[in-house]
Amino acid sequence: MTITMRDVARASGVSLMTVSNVINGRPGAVGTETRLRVLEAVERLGYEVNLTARRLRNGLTGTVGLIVPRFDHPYFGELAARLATELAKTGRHLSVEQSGASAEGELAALSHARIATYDAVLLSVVGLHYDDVDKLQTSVPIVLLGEQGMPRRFDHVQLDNEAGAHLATGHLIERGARHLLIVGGGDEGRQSMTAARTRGWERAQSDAGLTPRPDGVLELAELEVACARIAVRERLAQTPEIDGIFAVTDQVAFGVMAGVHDAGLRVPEDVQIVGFDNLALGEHMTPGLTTIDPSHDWMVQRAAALIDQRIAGQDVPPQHLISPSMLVARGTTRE
Amino acid sequence: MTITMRDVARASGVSLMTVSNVINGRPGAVGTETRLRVLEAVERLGYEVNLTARRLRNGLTGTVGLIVPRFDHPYFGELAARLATELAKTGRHLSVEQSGASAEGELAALSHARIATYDAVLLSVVGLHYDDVDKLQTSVPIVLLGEQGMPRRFDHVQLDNEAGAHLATGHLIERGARHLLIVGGGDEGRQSMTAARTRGWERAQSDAGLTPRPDGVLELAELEVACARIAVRERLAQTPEIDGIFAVTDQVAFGVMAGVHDAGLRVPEDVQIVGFDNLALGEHMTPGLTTIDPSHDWMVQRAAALIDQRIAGQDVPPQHLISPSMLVARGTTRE
DNA sequence: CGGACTTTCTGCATCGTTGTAAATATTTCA
DNA sequence: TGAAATATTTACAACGATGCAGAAAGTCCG
Repeated sequence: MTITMRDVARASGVSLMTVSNVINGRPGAVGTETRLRVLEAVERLGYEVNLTARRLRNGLTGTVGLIVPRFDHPYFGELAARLATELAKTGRHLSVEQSGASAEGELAALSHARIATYDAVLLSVVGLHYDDVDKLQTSVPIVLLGEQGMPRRFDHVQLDNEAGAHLATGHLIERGARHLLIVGGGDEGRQSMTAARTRGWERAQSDAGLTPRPDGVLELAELEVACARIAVRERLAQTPEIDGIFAVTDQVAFGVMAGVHDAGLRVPEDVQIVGFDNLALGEHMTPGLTTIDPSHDWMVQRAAALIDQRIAGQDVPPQHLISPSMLVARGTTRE
Repeated sequence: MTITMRDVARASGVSLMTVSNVINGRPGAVGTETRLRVLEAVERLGYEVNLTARRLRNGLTGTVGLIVPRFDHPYFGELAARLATELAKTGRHLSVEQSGASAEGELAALSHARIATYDAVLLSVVGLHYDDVDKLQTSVPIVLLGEQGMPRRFDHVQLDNEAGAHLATGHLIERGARHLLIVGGGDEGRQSMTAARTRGWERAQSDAGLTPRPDGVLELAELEVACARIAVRERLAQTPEIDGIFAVTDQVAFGVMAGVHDAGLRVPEDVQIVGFDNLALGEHMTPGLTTIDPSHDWMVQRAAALIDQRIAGQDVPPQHLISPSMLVARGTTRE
């Protein structure tokens, strides 16, 4: 049915291995005339190499896997797009899978079997548990992305959560906010992104001589727009003096903006808001979302470089890289 | 290095085939005692099946590919998430790839070689050209998704663009809009989603006894938030009498909302807006985005069912399914 | 003219898994 | 008890591509 190398070999009257040599452009292994004859047959029969067979034989397919918690968060979409572009520069291809939200096996995508399908795997660890990741034992290189504490034996590219949160909160204070909320904060698991950002939020207030409100941490069941919206609406009804909100992610910030509006308050006149991630859409909200930009391009470039190194087989100790972050001031905070 | 079936066989003192029989749970092919012995060895050695080898051997991996134009559009993220959930019901796994926006070969993801990696492929055809898709010649089942005219020999699940646009535009008129714009419209390629939605927009006006403005079609270089925002801002400066805008997608509608705001006008008092797609975020914009809901779940279920049929080898003529759409009225249109 | 090279090409074994058919062990029943 | 039937287990050959060692064929030089 499908055309194999054998068909091409037969059609051009050479051996299997010669076809392989032509296809892979091995230098000086096949005469010019033969090469042309083979290429003609390839063209004529419409032969294309079987990546599955190739991988079984020599272990590489040129495909890198990216495993994200869920497909439908803009953050991961943007991450995937950037990574795909960066990896394309070295001729690699990106394939994205989802780890969570699947019916039965939450971690099916993390199984050794699935990972072994790729030349390397980028694992977005948001929401994954340390132990789940620690179990991973594979010969395929794995690079971790994201803001959780994770086993040190993996390469890991992340950002400075505490510093970013400090920056965000400091900005709110500088622009006059005095009654601060962190939405999506909490401290379960000192290692979590949430806890680190909460620490930054607290420290920024101490540094400015403010005492964080005891009820300042608004925990969310999920870091989701709808959750955040409802929680903020209800909270503002109880404590209307709130005038500055740090949302732990932009996605949450979108919900916060809606919630503030629901409560009949204005942004930024009554309540100022800062998010975290610099999602593309934030710029086009009304008003534009002030946020923390975690140097996405930097992170993506580092991650891709690590991938290249590991695939090339370089045996250096695990790298742990931390990206610089900076503030992008827009309309949800005052001038 | 890696543990193979052979290792398990040796460790439990049985043949290779017996291990295979145990792993695949072939009924009545292996004695209880032996089964337990093998399973023990599997557990102890941490054996996991090599999907690459399995695929080479019997052609199936349980993985379905979804090819989207780009990763960073929320529409595709939501689509992927829904599909993943639906496919999980039959034990299949979804892997997402990007067709466009890659450096060299725009269509690398569409190559036979890559497609042959999956049990079946869902191809989101937005932005793809008829001819590119028509070239596809493969034994892997392909199901098309999306709103373009495409070769009839493929299964295709789409929605009624013209009817949806008619519904959206009719709603604007019913709520009092008289000077209508379609943002992202156009008529290049009668087959395109854009052209179909533009027809619906025109027809709804004729049906209501209105004459579409000759300058009513605002074409965009890309169906992007930023493009739409700038175009709308400039257009409203020229023709401030515009009081109703149909945005061809929600993504465009987000840009329209920002553009209207930039122009110093209010939504919905001065300008009413309707989008198309019912993206999750639309509900949480301020005001909430009125939009057309294309019955995503219906589409996803049909697509998954088609996949199942085709993988099972059912040889029925290509199916062409059209999803019903309905209006979701929210804050960007008046009461 | 013959050995030492080079160039070009080939056969074989292999990656890890599974279908087939046949071999061996076990049970059943006359 | 022995033949027939059933239950387990096995060897072998694929799937398609490629690394390796080496075979032909051609080239060079003393």
